Parts: sequence; C-alpha cells; structure tokens
Amino acid sequence: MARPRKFLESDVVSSAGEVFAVHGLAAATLDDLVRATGLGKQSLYNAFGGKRELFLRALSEDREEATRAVSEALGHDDASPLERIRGHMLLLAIEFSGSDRRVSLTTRALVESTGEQDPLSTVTRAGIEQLAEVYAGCLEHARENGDLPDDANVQSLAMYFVAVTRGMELLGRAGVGRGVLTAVALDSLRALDGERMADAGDHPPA
Amino acid sequence: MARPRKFLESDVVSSAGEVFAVHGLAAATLDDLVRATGLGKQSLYNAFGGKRELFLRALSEDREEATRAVSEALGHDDASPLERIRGHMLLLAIEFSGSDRRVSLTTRALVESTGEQDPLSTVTRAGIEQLAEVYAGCLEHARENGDLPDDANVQSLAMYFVAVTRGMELLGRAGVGRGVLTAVALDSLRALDGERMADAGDHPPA
DNA sequence: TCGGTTATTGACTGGATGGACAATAACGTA
DNA sequence: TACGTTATTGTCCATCCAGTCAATAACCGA
Repeated sequence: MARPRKFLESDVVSSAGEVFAVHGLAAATLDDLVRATGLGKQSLYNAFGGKRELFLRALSEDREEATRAVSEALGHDDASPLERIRGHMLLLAIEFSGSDRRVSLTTRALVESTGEQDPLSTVTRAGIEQLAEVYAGCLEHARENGDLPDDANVQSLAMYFVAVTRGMELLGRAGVGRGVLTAVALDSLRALDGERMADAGDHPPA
Repeated sequence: MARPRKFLESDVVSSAGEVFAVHGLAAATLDDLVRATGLGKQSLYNAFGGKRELFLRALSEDREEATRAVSEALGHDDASPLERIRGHMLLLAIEFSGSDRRVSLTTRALVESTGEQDPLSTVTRAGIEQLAEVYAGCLEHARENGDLPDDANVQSLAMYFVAVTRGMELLGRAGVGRGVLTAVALDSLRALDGERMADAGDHPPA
C-alpha cells in the first residue's frame, strides 16, 4: 500500500558498521554514512532515527556476530575444549595483528560511551556478559572433562579471557605484530594449566 | 623581555588531560578545554597549536606518569618481584573498577587514532613498548630469583601483562565489578606458572 | 485508475566548532 | 623610561554538521 524501501535494513546497518568501525561514533559524519550506505540523509533518519541509533543497531549486530563467531569456534567437537580455546586464541592473534584499521564496535562503544546509563554502556556490558558466557560454557566442558581442576572458577576464567582478548585487540591496534601477539595468546593459556592455584577464597562468585 | 605567561604548561596539559580522559579527543570541544584550563582560546592556540597537539602533550604526560607509576609499584624491594606484580594487579583491579568515567589517554589514543602513521599511534606504541619494558624488568628479576623457569619468555610475558591490564581497564569501564576484576587479575597471574604466587595471600574482594 | 501511505530527494537551518585576526596589556632590557 | 617582544582578550569567520522541511515519487489495495 505504501512505497517500498529500496534497501535492506541489514545491509545498511552492516555498511554503517564498517564506517563506525573505522572512524568511531563521534568522528563518523552523517555524510560518511550516506556515502557508505547509498541512502539519502532523510531516509537514514526515517529508518533509524539518527547517527547514534544507527550506531546502536550496528553495535547490536556486531555483538551478535562476535558472540556467534566465538561460539562457533569454541563449539566444534573436533577437539577438546581446551584445544579449541587454544586454537581460538591463536586465530585471534592473527586477526588482531592484521593491518586493517578496524576496532570492534564493542570496544568503541566502551570508550565512547558517556556514562553508566548511556545505552552504549548497557548494550556493551550485556555483550561482554554474553561473550563471557560462551567462554564459560567451553571452560565448563573442560572442567567436566577433567582438563581443569574441579575447583576452577569457570566464571572468572571466562571473564579473564574476555579481558585478554580485548587487550590483544588493543595491542594489535597499536601495531604489535603477529608473532608477539601469538606469544601473548599462548601465555594467556597458561592460566589454564599447571593450575593448582589460589585458595578458592580469592575467587568470588561473578 | 617579553610578557610572561600566566600559566604553567604542565598545569594546562594536566587539566586538558582530564578533559580528554573523560570525553575523548573528538568529543572534547575547545570550549571544554578553555573552561578546564582557564586559558583563552587564543592562548591555548599560541602555546600548543591546537586541540590535537594539546592531546598529544597530554598523552605523553599520561604515558610517562603511567610508566612511572607501574615502575614504582614494581620496583619496591619490600617483596619478591612476583609478589609485587601480584600486588600491582590487585591494585589495578580496584582502580579499574572505580566509578570514575576516565579512560587512559593511551587507550583513547589507540582507539581514536586514524592510521598507522598518525602521531597518536606512534606515541602510543612507544608507550606500550615502554610499559612492557617495565614489566619485563620485574619479570627478569623474578627469573633470576628462580621464581620463573629459566626458559620463561620474559618479553612476551611482559606484553601479556600489558594486554591483560588493558583488557581489565575496558572491563572496568564496562561496569564489571571489583570482585570479578580481582578474580581476573588473579587468574592472569597463573600464566606465570606460579603456584608460588598462588597461595601468597588473600586480598579478598568486596 | 485512483488515493492513501510511505520512501526518497534535495534544499535548508540553526548552531556549534576549530581556528584566525586585530588590538591591548605586561614584562624586561637597553 | 621607552621599546620590542610575547601573552592575552574579545571578536569574528568559514566550515561543517546533525537534523528538518517540503515536495515528489513509488507502490498497492480498492
């Protein structure tokens, strides 16, 4: 009954995500977005509401995509849970040392958010919890396998991996090379083995 | 012979750094800086050249300060190198879970830099290397003490700690609480193969 | 084929921003 | 004490930017 759109929202969000990943929220201009998406300013505005809202959409998509990717990487059955984590971390070392100037929207949102109740913060925090859950699932499997001590704190280890991967992302951004990043990834895995660590009192529930 | 300045550059850089730490480079307006520093726009411009240059100055100061702080934390002789690292990491967990909305200028610069040869990138990278050197020094001592295996890769472990601390910073920014962050810090220490550190203590989180 | 609804287009605006100019003020030295 | 030098102050400007308005176009059901 009404004039149909010429675009797919998902395409637009995806293109916009590219722009934001390269420039960030504040530095990306509406004009950048118009150029990247092919839409007119008004169409963008009609469909999404504004730059910030569009960023939020892109952020959500990025978050889902990231969670999905990690989930898949850690979910295969072709190797033990710990081996999967190892492979995943080594892959990230390569990805993060790539030369593209992108920064994940999650990291961007974290840095560019203006306060605790900024939607950017809340969405991002949710994303982090979600990501941690994925790691936790895999680590729990490892524990059940006996690859981790029974008293290993799966929740905090999961968050630990979120931290390490965020840090690796920043290091990659800073130009730290693939070799070093790979070594860092391997170091990080040592938190999982040897393992006869702290008294449980040091590990509060998440 | 000429009219003297009414301000100290270091004060101005410091105040500007506060502004940048809260708002970031792109989002901070010249007006914010004028208000925070007390200088007129033109004076700022004369003395520093512009917003970006001022940010670079603040970044350098922040970097030096950060290096100095870590250096001091890891340099005391009151404990073994590994214990010092442990204490340092636990302290960071508390700091990063504080409620202030600050993000280190180094992280900001990393995210807001526009490219590999952006001065923001080069300065930041230098800062990271420098920070890693501090960790490396402490780790080297630990190794000489026999607290680390002889074949421990001190360089990559140092960079590993830079990564973990950056990641913890982001997590704190995302609202991850002190308890979790403390657990993450303790997890990270296990990469040192350190059952020695493991039972070292208690620092219970809130 | 017609009309209601929504998308698109392009011109427009109010405001803010980074930066420049010009005039004045403060200092030390000759 | 006058002058050269540099800081300061306030004004001004060109640009850009997010968002709006008004007019036109496209679709589809009736």
